[in-house]
Amino acid sequence: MSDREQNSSKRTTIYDLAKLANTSPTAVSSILNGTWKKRRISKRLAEEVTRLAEEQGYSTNIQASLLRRARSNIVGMIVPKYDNRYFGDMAERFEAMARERGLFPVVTCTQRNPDLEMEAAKELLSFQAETLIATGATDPDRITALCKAAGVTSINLDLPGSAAPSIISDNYAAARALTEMILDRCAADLGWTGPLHFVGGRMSDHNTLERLRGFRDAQTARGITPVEQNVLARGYSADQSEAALEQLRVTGPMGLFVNSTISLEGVMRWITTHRDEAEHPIRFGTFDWDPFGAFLPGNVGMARQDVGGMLAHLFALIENGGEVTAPILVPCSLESIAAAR
Amino acid sequence: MSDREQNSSKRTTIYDLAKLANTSPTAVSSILNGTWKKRRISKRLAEEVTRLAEEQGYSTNIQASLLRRARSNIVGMIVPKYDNRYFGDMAERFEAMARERGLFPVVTCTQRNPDLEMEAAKELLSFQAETLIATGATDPDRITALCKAAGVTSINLDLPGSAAPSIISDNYAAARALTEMILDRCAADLGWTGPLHFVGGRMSDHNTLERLRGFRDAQTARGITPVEQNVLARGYSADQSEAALEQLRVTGPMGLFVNSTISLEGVMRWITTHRDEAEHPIRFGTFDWDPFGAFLPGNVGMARQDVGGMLAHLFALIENGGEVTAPILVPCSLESIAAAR
DNA sequence: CAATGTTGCTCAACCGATGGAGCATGATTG
DNA sequence: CAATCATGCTCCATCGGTTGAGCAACATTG
Repeated sequence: MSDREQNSSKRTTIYDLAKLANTSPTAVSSILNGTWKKRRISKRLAEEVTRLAEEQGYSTNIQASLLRRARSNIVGMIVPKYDNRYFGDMAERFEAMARERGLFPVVTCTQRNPDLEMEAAKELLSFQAETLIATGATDPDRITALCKAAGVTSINLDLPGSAAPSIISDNYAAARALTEMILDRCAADLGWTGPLHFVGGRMSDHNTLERLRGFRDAQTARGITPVEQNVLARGYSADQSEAALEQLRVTGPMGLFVNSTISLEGVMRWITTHRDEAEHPIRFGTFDWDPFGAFLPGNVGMARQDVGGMLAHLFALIENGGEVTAPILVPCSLESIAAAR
Repeated sequence: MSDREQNSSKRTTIYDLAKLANTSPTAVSSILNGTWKKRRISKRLAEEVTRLAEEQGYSTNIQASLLRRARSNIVGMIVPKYDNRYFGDMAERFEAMARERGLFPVVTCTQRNPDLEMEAAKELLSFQAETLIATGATDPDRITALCKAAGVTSINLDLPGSAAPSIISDNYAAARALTEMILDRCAADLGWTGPLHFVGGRMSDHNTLERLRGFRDAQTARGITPVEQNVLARGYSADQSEAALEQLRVTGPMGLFVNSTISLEGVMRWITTHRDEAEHPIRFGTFDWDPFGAFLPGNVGMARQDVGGMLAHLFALIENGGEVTAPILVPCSLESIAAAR
């Protein structure tokens, strides 16, 4: 008795179905993958096989199928984290949009860990991904090199690289607008004119640098001289932002540019434990959006990155290809938060 | 000239490497997959081939590899959403823990859409997943049936099913404790004793029912008679919670059990637009945790589900197998939020 | 120095699905 | 009624790795 005949733990294959339907594996295959009309298989047989497949709980062995097929339609994406709305939306909507287009999304999370980033990229290449999206990658160019060697297209998202097309937020413009908003509200609510503080992010990170540029230019444009010591960019984690703020001794009013919702967690912890609003009032704005941001006392606005817009550009690139040029800049929207009553 | 010789877009295979190293594909394969010592391949050749593979940017074709191998080591997981910390952490830590164990995580997001749920499950079966984790699934038993037919183990997470082992939070106990906390704070802060309101979730959902049971019992135990009209469980979305609250005409103090951070978004919108804290003060507690929850005025506590604990149980089940018994209940932690100053 | 063991490989079958080529059978046409 | 066509299939090679079996060449042992 062959292995195939015992209906044990082994998964059903087209050979099993062929035997059951008294036909050939080829017929079964073409029926189940939709090419049966082209192959002039009768409707009768097609229905019979479909019924049997259902009944037996058959599912195609993608491994076998992809091995044989020319195209995999797999688009891989690496994402640093799922702990904020920005990357969460990115992953979720990427999956949805890929499916809509008949592509096969495979997303994996790399924990902001450069080694894991590379490993995950290799993994996705092993899966025969045809395109690899590196989202917020620490070293996008290394990933691009990997992909190039395998003949795979890669695209950078959120953080730019020099070796593949990049789609990023217009960090400068949004940071400048957000800074203006913070200044306005400091003036209106507190009668205070800066200079502001900046917290969160990394100086090695393109986005942080661009946001800082906007942060500085907005102040300079109003005749305020930005203070270098006011920039606390020692990482994205909440703990580091909190620690950096704790070392400050700011008395009097304060205006703060918070560079990410992750840093905002640290900011909020610091505010609630170390500041007395009546004595040392604070106003801040956040680069990035969170649904609870609007309800945090002191938050005057959020720069919301346009995930949908970025993904639209992304899929245009996937479908039509694209040159390695300057990064595509996607504008952010600025959400203003009314003063608390 | 064969296709294999032209170094064009085609990916490098073990056959290419074998030709370059003047050896056999078998040797190359065993060197690259680590079985070369067992196969008594010389260190010299192993190093040479490894070097070549690196140089050529070789990556294993997982499809081919898995097709032949007996085991895939793939563990699939479906997750409804990435728009809250609970599921985000779940996905992220699942990936990390799976990797630690030499397994291959593939996570996909189903948008709380029952059809997509089934499709995604089929997809993961096609990928030869050996285990499928259905997280927060609408119809876990249908997924289990699918898996059974394919001879694949399935495990329910977050929401229980009757056909596969389930790991869920101890919703009853946590809801009861949270309700007590809300009652305590209503009494302490407002000098008011209930009965409380409940918002968010679905009456068809096991977790909501268990939480409601805890909600009711906690009140009854204090001699408060729960009011059925106070239960507003018409879905998990923020909009629906907001709309349900808008239809209320509650004057005077109010105590609210918020069933999920998603519903909390709606609650916060309603509070900020429709309530005047001085006139109609409100205290609420949230089932589920969000980093910004602690800073929302009126929030007295959060029941935080123990993602790490649930996943520990999950991997124990994956590794040792498990019977279909009553769901494993994982206790939640209760985070108390001090009164605003 | 024949028997046995060790080292370092190669060969060929196989995993499951796919697609081009091909082959009966019956219907249609000149 | 032979030639042609349409219908409804089947056969077989193939994708790229993996694995058990096997085979030279050399070393060791009784």
